[in-house]
Amino acid sequence: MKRKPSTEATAAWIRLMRIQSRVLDAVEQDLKKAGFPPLAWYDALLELSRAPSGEMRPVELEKQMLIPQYSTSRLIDRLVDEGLAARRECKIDKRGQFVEITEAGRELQKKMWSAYSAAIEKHVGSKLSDADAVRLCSLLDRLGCSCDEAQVPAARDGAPAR
Amino acid sequence: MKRKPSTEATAAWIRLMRIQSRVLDAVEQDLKKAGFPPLAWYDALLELSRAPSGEMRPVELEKQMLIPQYSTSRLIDRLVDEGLAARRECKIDKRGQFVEITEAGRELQKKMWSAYSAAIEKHVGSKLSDADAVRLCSLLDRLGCSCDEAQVPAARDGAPAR
DNA sequence: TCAAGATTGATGCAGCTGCATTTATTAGGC
DNA sequence: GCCTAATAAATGCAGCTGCATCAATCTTGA
Repeated sequence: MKRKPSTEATAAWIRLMRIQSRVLDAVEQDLKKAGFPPLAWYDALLELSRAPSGEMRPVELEKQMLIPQYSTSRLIDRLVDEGLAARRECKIDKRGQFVEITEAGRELQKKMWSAYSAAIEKHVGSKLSDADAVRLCSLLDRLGCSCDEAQVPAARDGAPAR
Repeated sequence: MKRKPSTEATAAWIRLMRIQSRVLDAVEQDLKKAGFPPLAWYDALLELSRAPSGEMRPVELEKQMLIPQYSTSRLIDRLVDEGLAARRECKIDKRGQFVEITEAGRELQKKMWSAYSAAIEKHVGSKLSDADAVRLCSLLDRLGCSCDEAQVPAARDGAPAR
């Protein structure tokens, strides 16, 4: 047997997979129970609401959210279907478009943040001191792909996931 | 604004979501490139191979892997389709059945462990000292649902994920 | 100017997940 | 024994993901 990773590293891997999925599930469940759409929607609305003009190119959104192109395309479809965003023509590049958040979108983002932040507090904040949270961050950061440096932005009034 | 979770807790939440998904992606990609099926298959094969008689009830598997019933049912379908496992009648309870790992299943599990362990080492082990891995474990463990105590088993010659 | 290549976004298809329901069987209470 | 509850497993449906590909447009370099 090869025995490449230490048992410590393997244990850390298992924990990382399990705990993340538990915590994510718990948070998503809380949101769902409160009648809200999935977290991905929140992330998109947050990005859009942060854009100075309230609109972005799908390509931008894709880079911010670190999700593939087709995924962005369909997420926008759903947001548009629900009246949370609107597609606008892009006059300078006819291949492209702009996506603009609507008033309803802004409102939903704010409402979701109440439930979302409560869930973060319940499932993470309340279980860890601030100092431990910082320690956890720095340990996790070391696992980040050294190659890919799309750095984690500081959380302002809303927090993106993934 | 409510400002319930501290910025530290929020940052930890974001890291946990992002880093886990990066690391999982990286490991899954390595396996896929080596021509192997998804990690869930490995987990199931590992559980089955650990069963003393090489067979388990689907319900058992479900509890071990912490995945829902229907998910187990379909995973077994796929394993059976590929000749990695076989369904056996359960004589003492005609509602149920046994699932038995085949020789091919055992071989695949072993081969996958080579690639899988190498991936863990590459994406986790090499980035963290053993001491830090232990620290990471204990911080993550604190986030585990206090309610649900299906404890993480010690990693033996193979490591389960999720 | 125009052809080759890159970029933007959409979409058909397959696989997986969750939810709800269905079927078959067993266990318990009376 | 018999009727109701609980349990084991499968499945139809909808939604989401990844992959590959497509169509439209833009950029470039000869």
